[in-house]
Amino acid sequence: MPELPEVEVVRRGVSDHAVGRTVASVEVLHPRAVRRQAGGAPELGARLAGRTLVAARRRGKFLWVDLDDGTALLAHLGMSGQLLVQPADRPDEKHLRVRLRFRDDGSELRFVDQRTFGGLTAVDTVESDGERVPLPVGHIGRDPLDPAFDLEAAVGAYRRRRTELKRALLDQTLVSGIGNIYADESLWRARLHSLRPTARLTRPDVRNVLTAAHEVMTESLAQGGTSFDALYVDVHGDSGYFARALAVYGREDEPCPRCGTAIRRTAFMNRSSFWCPTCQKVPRAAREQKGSS
DNA sequence: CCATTATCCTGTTAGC
DNA sequence: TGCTAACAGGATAATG
Repeated sequence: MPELPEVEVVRRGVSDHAVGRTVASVEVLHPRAVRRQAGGAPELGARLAGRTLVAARRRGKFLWVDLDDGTALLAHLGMSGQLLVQPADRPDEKHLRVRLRFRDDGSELRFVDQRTFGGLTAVDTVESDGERVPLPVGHIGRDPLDPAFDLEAAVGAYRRRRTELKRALLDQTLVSGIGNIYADESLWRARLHSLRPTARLTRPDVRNVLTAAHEVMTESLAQGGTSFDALYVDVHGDSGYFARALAVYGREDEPCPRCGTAIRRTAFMNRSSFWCPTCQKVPRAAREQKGSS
């Protein structure tokens, strides 16, 4: 699925091939792909027609294009979304949801999404942390790759929370861009267990896990750039580059790259956590809970 | 207000 | 072989 590095690759593709062009028309092939748009597909089309794309931007996994009237076209790829720049005569993809045609009559911008967890919305912008961003992005924290990311502020926010560390890592309002895969990889690198209470972590602990998140995303981005064409993001390319880079995610029963102990998999919030039982000690409270239930 | 859970979706895979 | 069930998971509305 698209993680932050893929979204960044897509952003660059949109920047290179769609920015500067003016929208002629919008065709919605699946209503669910128009996300939380008052007025639905007709409103999306009305807001985009005649607008020129000014800049492609990103915060966490949210991707948007600034428009020439101060509004924005917001996109989220969800689980399976793709934004493709395609020749107009290329046959429609099986899961094509939205098509943008441009006045220059060249290539089209296509939103393709198998599971329709993602979508597009035309929205107003709002001031957030000294920057104008789409309204739905206003409450989202900066991601670790953002030049304006404030590590010490994030450390403080984590320690003020009353929750478990992995829940905090997945909370996009604190720090954005970290999904299930990066959370597990970051926890393993920092040698911290997902169930550690955030309020009892030391500042260095939180610094370490967030620094690890920055590292693993930077490394993935470097590899993502080699595996994905800016024009065509192939879903089958996902396993290709992630499989080698990941230490614990999806590696149940395989040896920990650091100590050789078999990686474990446990249920977590309707999904999975992968971790090393030697490197990442289970906190006492969680251990007792497990024993008593 | 804050933290947690249910919900959306469909192609692939595992199991019987 | 064919069917069913589990699984993948980000964001948010709803609930506690």
